[in-house]
Amino acid sequence: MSTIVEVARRASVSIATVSNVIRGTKQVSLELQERVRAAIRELDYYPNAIARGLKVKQTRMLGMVLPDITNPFFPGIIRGAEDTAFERDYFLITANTDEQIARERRIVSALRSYRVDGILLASAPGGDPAHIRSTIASGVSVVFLDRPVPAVSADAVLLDNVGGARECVRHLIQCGNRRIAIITGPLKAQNALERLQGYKKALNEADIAIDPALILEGDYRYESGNRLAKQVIQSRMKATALFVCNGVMTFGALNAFDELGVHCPKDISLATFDDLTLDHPSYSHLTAVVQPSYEMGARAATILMDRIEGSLIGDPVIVRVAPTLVVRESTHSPKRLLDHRRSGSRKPSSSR
Amino acid sequence: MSTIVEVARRASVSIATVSNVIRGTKQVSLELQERVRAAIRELDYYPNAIARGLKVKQTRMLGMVLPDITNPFFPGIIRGAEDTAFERDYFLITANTDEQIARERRIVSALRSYRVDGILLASAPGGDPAHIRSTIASGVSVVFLDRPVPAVSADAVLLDNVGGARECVRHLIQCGNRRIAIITGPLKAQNALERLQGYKKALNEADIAIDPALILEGDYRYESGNRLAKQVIQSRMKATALFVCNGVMTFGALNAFDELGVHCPKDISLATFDDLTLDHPSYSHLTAVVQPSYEMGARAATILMDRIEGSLIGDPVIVRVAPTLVVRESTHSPKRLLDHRRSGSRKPSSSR
DNA sequence: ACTGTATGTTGAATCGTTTAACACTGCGCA
DNA sequence: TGCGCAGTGTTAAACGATTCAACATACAGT
Repeated sequence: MSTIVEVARRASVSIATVSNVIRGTKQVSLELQERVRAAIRELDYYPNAIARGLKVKQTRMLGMVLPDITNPFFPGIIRGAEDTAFERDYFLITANTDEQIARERRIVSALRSYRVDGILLASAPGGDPAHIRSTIASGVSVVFLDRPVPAVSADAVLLDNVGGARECVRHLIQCGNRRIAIITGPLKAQNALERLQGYKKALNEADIAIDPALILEGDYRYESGNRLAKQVIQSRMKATALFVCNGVMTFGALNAFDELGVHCPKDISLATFDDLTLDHPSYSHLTAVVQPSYEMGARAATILMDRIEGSLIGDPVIVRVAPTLVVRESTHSPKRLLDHRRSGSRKPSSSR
Repeated sequence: MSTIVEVARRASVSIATVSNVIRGTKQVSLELQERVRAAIRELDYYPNAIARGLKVKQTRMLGMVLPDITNPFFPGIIRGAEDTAFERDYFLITANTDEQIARERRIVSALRSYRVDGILLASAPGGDPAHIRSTIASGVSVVFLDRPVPAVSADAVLLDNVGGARECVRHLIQCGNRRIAIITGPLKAQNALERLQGYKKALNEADIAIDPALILEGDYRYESGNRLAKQVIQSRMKATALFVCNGVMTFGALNAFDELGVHCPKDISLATFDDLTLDHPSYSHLTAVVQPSYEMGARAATILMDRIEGSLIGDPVIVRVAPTLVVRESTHSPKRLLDHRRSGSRKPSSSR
């Protein structure tokens, strides 16, 4: 692996000149430019970004810290961030926390050692955010992704959970449903709360009284979706529609229907807040609130890089990205169901 | 952001001593150790890994280059690699090529500038691999992931496509099928070829003649799966089973069945080489060859780090990881279907 | 008292860049 | 003739760590 010194020697110029032709920082005569380029080619020289980083105190590396890349919600986010970063010549170091605050701390420490220019962070909830505060205090920009961190002020790109849920429930109402059950996430989670809020808002706006019996608290996991969906059916609470607050629970609910011989949408309408099938919404027949994960990643990265480069200054920016409601067969009301076969073909929309 | 000099000053020791207590490279008296640690704490000091990297010529960063993290096959791989790397104190820089060789080249260049210690590479097929060769020649270890690169010799972790397809088709045969259609990938792709090979092998072993009419070449995309599945049904080639060589095409096939009113497995058995539903195999009722992506990533990372650290030397290692056949309802033969309802519940298996 | 050895600590060179400060060469012009 | 200036180049000092040779100290053995 050759160095700038060897290139300089081979081209018979000073290392400053080599640096200048590489970075275009100063005028260099065409002749020397040619000699330098030739030397670079012949030596297969790649400038040492590490040495450069040491000198100029920026690495053009961004940390991307999230719970679990295996959760289908995140790859889109990463892709959005990475593409945006790549365009501006930044790279991403990604790391998974598995929602463990201890691991998150270790990762953030490492990223600080690596002197990343900034960090995109979907933080594990509930822990002491001291590590985040000290990171910010040390001058490393941080943008929160998907999850705000209480009592820490920084830029953030979040989902409009209230709006998404509200729109979805409004759709259910428009389809003629008045008794709409909801399976929420764990209500100590911020976004679960917001989704429930959206549900209530939609009902209020339609002057439908809120029946607490229709509100079932799940935990975002399969089993709770399965169990609570059965409850919805068997307790005969006369719900004509069910709104499930994430994808995994929806799978549980679907299987519950299956086991009980309940058919959707014939017997009951179903809509889901979609965490899971995001990549292939088209393969599903479910009406869903889909999260614009690519866009979220892209926006967050843009904000972060703008902060780093100083083109964005001042108070923290909080962006709420709106999800889109994708209406599909699962919420066709029984009467409309008569011509249901005609819309049965489900081709994938082009996904970017 | 403080430096080792400031820490040394505050603890009234030399920078060498600070370095020694941080890295444990030399004995330091307990008293000085204490003073140094206190100073580190008070200054919120994080050793500069960039400066260190410059000096010791290793960064403990690994490049991870793959086509598209959004393809559900890859997150598992990344996770496997990252976890393994993290345990040994390495970090991953991930980047997507979108199968574009030009982008791959740009990424590899950047990684070389960053002086990553090694690269995990799922290379875009078909391009001139000169950039890979020169990378290896420069002393950066490369491990191929999922895809070998022709005419370049390096460690590789690949899937046993032949074995996977063979086992799956053998299963179909055991279920009583003798006319088994196959929708392959584009036969210029290595893995598509291998899967076809496995198909043929299984038929041969069962003394079933290979009928070219049953072999349909797709391109791994939705549309081809849809079109060719229709062909299988409509041309009345009397196939009793269909083996589709990746997940996306399988979705196409499923919708084709749907449109034509064909029921699986009552009318035809279906098995798939699973690229797509890997994350939630349990949500599907399809018999599938599932790829152990986590393991592939982990193995590849281990090999790479072993190479870097010199504990693995000698000729390239080629690991073929065996996929597992997961038998589900879609290949139950009609007679066995009679008691099908009993196995209808599909709960997710714990995914790691 | 002297030598030898073990233990602890430090000074200074080094890694590969960037960049400010300076040097040189011509040239136009008063 | 002498001056300023524009255009090109080079020198050398950082950047923040690691590491080795050298030094200091204490103590044991003779």
